[in-house]
Amino acid sequence: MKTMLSREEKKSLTRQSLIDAALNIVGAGNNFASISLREVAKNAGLVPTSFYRHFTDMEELGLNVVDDLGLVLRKMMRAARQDDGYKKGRLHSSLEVYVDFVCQHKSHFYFMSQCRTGGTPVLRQAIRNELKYFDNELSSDIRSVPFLSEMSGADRDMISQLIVSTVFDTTIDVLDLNDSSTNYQHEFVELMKKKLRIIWLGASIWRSK
Amino acid sequence: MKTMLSREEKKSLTRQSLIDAALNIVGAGNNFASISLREVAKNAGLVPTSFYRHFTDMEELGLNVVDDLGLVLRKMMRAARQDDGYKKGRLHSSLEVYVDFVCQHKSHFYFMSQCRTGGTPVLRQAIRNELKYFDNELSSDIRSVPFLSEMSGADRDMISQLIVSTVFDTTIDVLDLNDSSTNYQHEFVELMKKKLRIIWLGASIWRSK
DNA sequence: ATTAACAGTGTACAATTGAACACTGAGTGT
DNA sequence: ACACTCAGTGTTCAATTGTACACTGTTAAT
Repeated sequence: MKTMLSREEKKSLTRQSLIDAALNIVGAGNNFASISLREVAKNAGLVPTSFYRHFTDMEELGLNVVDDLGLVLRKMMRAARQDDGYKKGRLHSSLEVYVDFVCQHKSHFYFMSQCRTGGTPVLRQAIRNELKYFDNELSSDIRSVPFLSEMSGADRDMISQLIVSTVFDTTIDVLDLNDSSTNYQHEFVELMKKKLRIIWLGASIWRSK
Repeated sequence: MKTMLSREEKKSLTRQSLIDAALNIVGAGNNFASISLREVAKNAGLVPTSFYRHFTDMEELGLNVVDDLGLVLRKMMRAARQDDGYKKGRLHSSLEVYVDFVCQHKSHFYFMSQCRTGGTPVLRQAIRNELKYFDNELSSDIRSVPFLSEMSGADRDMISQLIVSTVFDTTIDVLDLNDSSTNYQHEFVELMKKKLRIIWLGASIWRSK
């Protein structure tokens, strides 16, 4: 029996296969800026010219990869919020969720790390927006923290930005750590926890002086 | 009169012109990973095959660009140390030195931002080492700070890493800020100062609890 | 049932890429 | 004065690139 698929369904299927192909190539250690339209098409089992049926150029495909990445990040956020089972501090358990996600979605995080600083301006901005989403979510999360209650919204945003950028800045290190010999990973997480604790301590006495 | 140059001098002159060419191309908005050997050679006023007299491939040139970058960074470090004229805190005046340097050496900092996350593994490691130098310098600088005196060396290193990575992480934002409409720059610096103050506050009560 | 839309194919082409090769001529050591 | 070294040239080649064009066959609308 043949699976009946509407034309649109089939199209968005190959569309996704192009996105996946690009991610695979990035995950294999290539820089998104240097991979070619043809390479992506070939990897997706398509003839080069078919690429244009879905994207005008690699940048447009890149923007769609960012959307794909967005889904992963939101899933991560949900996992982090759920994982407050043990009370060693939400920030710290979130850090472990983050490391897990990086390892399980290497291609996506390679892409994010690369494009945040090496993509075209449009692509950079798209990644920035994706991270801004995190800033905002965290900022609203920590509103309920007792000793931050009397803090201004701007200051809460500032602290959220600091935490988010501190964590995401280490993405490439986590990836490199995981690619080579493994067992430094625990040390790395412990070091990172200390850094977050520093920030948290600083936040707790901010302007209370 | 003709300037007499030894053969070696001339060679290292064109060698530098290749490095400069690469930096110019990066500074013009291209990704280092996607620029070609030929492009660099042409931009340096050389025939493609001459490239090989100086570097085996683009990665090796990249490593030499890192060395070039190292000089800029060390110059910056010196400027930051000297610029403690006004006593609003060394960290904060250093931040202004940093922003100035980024703006005055755009190509170098574009290169650094790109390659730290998007270069080949070897190149990434080279950049990491360059930043590690900063970690160590800062770590030894803050040893003399009164309220950090009884802190362990490992903890001082940790705090230095946190400060350095926090500052350098914003490089691409400083560049983008400066390329587009300008006058947000001051706000940016002020926001950044607050973040550093948070870290500094956290460090000051670290383990003193 | 006829027709139009359109995802994917195949061919083609000019431009660009990295690299091999033999060369030239000015600087260097003897 | 001599031969040698070697930075830079010129030519060449196969591979890869983006993109244009005409096509085919299946799906969807009429």
